[in-house]
Amino acid sequence: MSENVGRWLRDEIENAILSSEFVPGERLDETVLANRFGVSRTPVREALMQLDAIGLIEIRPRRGAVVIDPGPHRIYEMFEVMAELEGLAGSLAARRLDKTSRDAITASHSRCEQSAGAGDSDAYYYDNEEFHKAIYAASRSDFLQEQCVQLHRRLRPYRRLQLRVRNRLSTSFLEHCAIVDAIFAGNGDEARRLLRTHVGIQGERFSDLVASMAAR
Amino acid sequence: MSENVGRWLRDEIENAILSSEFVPGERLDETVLANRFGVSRTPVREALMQLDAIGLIEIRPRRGAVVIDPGPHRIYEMFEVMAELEGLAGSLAARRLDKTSRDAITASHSRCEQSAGAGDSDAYYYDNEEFHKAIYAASRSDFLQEQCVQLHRRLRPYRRLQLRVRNRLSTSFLEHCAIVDAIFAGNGDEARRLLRTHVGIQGERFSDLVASMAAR
DNA sequence: AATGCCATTCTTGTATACACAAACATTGAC
DNA sequence: GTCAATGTTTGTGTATACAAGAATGGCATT
Repeated sequence: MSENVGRWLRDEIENAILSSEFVPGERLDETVLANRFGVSRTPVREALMQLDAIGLIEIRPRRGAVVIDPGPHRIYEMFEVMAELEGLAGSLAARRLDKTSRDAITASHSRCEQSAGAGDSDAYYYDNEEFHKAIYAASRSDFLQEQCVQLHRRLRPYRRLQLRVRNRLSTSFLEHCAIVDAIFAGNGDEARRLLRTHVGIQGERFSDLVASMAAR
Repeated sequence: MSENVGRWLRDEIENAILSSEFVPGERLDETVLANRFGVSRTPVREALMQLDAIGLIEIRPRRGAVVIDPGPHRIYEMFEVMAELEGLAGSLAARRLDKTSRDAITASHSRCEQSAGAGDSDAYYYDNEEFHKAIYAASRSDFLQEQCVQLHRRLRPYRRLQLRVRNRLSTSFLEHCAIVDAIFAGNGDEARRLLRTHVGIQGERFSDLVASMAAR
């Protein structure tokens, strides 16, 4: 538990939303949450305000707080921005690569290879996250890294859905290989291009996403 | 005044920070702010929590809230990300341009021409903002637009400093012309490239920034 | 004279209480 | 029978009070 009840609650509720325990559109009642976490209403309100400021929930006066439902179109837009930011991270990483970052990328990349080879989509989901985070870190831009991590978190539930799609595991890993090659070769433009298409959701992948969202 | 005191205060304090009334490093005392705005401490805390969640201030447990001092390096990183996002907005705008957006861009562009011609850097500062917002809107991506506006707001004070630099007004306007041409020609890649260099701060412009920050 | 410890004060953090607004239901009138 | 108005209940919004922790200053001791 964090040093501060409000902040702890914020993280707790944020995780509950990102892990789909609280689904989009769901009403978040202050007293219910207060009872559930064994605190008074005040820190709950503080946490909700912060989540509202971040954009995860919406507090409408006298209507209560509800989890924001982004909808397929907005999800697409978010992936579009994510692709752009990851592309930038990749191109910076290619230029600024040092040994530490290189080792981190190599390590997470080979973990991806293992879980992809085993067809373990849950393990790959986790290793993939580490791989991308290693690239953010390699960009050597703290701000960019923070932005990427934040967006990555918000897109997490949908990314998980995507991995369920047939053959996506091996395709994803092959793309990783090319990305690693480009970064290690110092080819920033190529790394950017590859990451943009790797992260973005074009054509059929968008309909896969919509379909899996609807199936939920 | 907004429908909600906490939210109103958040905007109020945010503006005070972005207009450099509260400078980086400054301590924000809850009771002082409460007295100043004629409200109790509770809504002030709510506002501060939200600003903390956004990343404008930092609340350290039992140490109070201070305005975050980004420092030159982080400012540079923020401009770097901004350049990337604006590039994306420009490339999408070039692809998706419709009459409404085209008119909005043309209108704000000619206002820039007037204020640049008159050498009125304060007017240009405002018109320039509208010009860039018109491009965000033309991207037809709500999420991208929101991200751009938010970052634009946070970088506002530094952008203002930059415009003071000699000849920057006319240079900036010439760049705008090329950007408009590329977007209207439907040349997304060119619009992206031009916006990236227009917004980013390379070489001497970075030292200009650092110098003007130090002079403050 | 310097350093360490204790106490006091200030500030944040949490909870409770009170007030206001909105929505829904019930009753009365047309 | 239907519509409107009023009252009650529920839930949000704000403020105040109380508690806990951290920092600073002073005093005492070495």
